[in-house]
Parts: sequence; structure tokens; C-alpha cells
Amino acid sequence: MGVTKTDLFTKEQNELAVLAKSLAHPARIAILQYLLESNKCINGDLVNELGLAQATISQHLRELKNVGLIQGSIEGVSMSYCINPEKWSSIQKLFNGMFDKIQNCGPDECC
Amino acid sequence: MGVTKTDLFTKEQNELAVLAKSLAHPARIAILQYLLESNKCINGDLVNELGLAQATISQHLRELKNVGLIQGSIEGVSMSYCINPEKWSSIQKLFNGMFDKIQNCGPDECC
DNA sequence: TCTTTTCATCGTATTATTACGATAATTAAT
DNA sequence: ATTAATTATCGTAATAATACGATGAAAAGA
Repeated sequence: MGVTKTDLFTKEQNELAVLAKSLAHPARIAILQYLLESNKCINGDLVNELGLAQATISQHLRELKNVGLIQGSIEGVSMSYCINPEKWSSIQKLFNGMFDKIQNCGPDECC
Repeated sequence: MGVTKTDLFTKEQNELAVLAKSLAHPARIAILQYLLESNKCINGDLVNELGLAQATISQHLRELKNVGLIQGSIEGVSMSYCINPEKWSSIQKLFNGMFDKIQNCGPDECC
């Protein structure tokens, strides 16, 4: 490409894009849905659940953790992940802040 | 990478990921925000508005059009783009369908 | 201590994304 | 018919994302 020109855009635009990117892979969606389902926080039986290699899952988990959507805690020899509820609701608000901006327009105003 | 293994995931998971990907760039967020603001549907003065080359903007517009978020109509020599309201609200529902699934859990259930 | 289990990280091959100059295509205007 | 204006597409260089085997690190249990 050439790098994304982050400096051309507002903080909010970049933030939305980064968050959207973290959701831009079906494996990460699946991980989040799995965590939402089993609210008891589940570790790497995601590896069994999804059909991906352990290293790949771990990589996706790290991305979700980097944007703050999930958090992990050590549980003996294994790792326990869960949704970060605060971040989760803040993301929902951020997205809806954009989604809600739609305005219905007259017959000549739209294409 | 190796290609995303689409077949491992559900239709909904893939759909969410594709839509998220279309939002996963600040330029596309900026384009959408601009279209939301000026509900009269604006054409390629996006090129002036954002600081990107014409070809780059056109490429981003095509991506947004491909997922159905925007639609364009020819207006003389120029092109008029606007948000597709039906798709827009369907996306909002799809995302909120996931966001709303969060459940508060007891002290021992979360990590 | 040694082994097992579980997870993260590294290295790397493969594919996708981004950006933009150049060029084509289309329409309006002269 | 020419020219100007506007947009899409092509080609391509640079960079990011994906997947996974291999290896490392840390804790539990023998």
C-alpha cells in the first residue's frame, strides 16, 4: 500500500477504524460470540471450537486484547479470557453514534 | 497470510467481518461521515475534503459500494454518492445484535 | 527434578490492502 | 470535432494481515 495516512483523519475516525479492524475477521467475531455465550470466561478450548491452529487463535486473541475488547487472567496452567464490559459498551456507543447520524432526506436531496 | 478460512465460520460471522472490514479504514469512516453530514449526496469533492489522491478515494468508494453501504448515481459529468439507508440500518441492527448479547455475570463467572 | 499441559511468541510464506501515477471512458461545453 | 472536467480502472510498489510450524515460558502434577 503505502501506509494508512493516519494524520489526515480525526482521532475519532482513527479510533473507529481501529475498532472496526479488530472485528474485521470472522475468527475474531467467532471468538467474541463464544465469549458472549459462555459468560464464564473461556480459555483456549477456542482452539477446539474453531478449526484454526493454536498459534493463529492466540494471535487473534492478542489483537482483541490490544484494542481492549477482551481481557485475560491466568488460571493455573491455562488462560481465561472474557469480554471487557466497559470497553464493549463504549464501542457500542461509538458505533451507534455514527449509525444514528443518518437523516432522512427529501426526494431531491438523495441519489 | 494464507487466505482467511471463510468456510470455518457461519454466514453471520462472515457477514459481520466483511462489514467491519469495510469500516476498517479512517478514510472510509471519513467518507461515510461526510455523506451523513451533507445529506444532499456529495460526489468527488471528497477528493478535496480528504487529502488523498483521486484514485485512492475512488477505490475506497468502490469498497463501500461493494458492501452496499453507499450507492452512486451519475449526475452529468460527475458522480453523486449517498448512504444506502436500508443497508445502513441493517448493519446497525446486525452490530447491535452482537453488542447487545453481553450479559452481566457474577463475581466468579468472569475473569 | 522431570514431565505434561497450556499458552505466547518467533519466523516466515502467502495473500490482501493501501496509495498513487497513468490512462481510459464518459459527458458537457465550446 | 475539440477541449475540458470528472470519475473509474490498471499497474505496481510498499506495507499489513493471516496462518501455522517450531520454539520458549510458566505452572501443575508425578
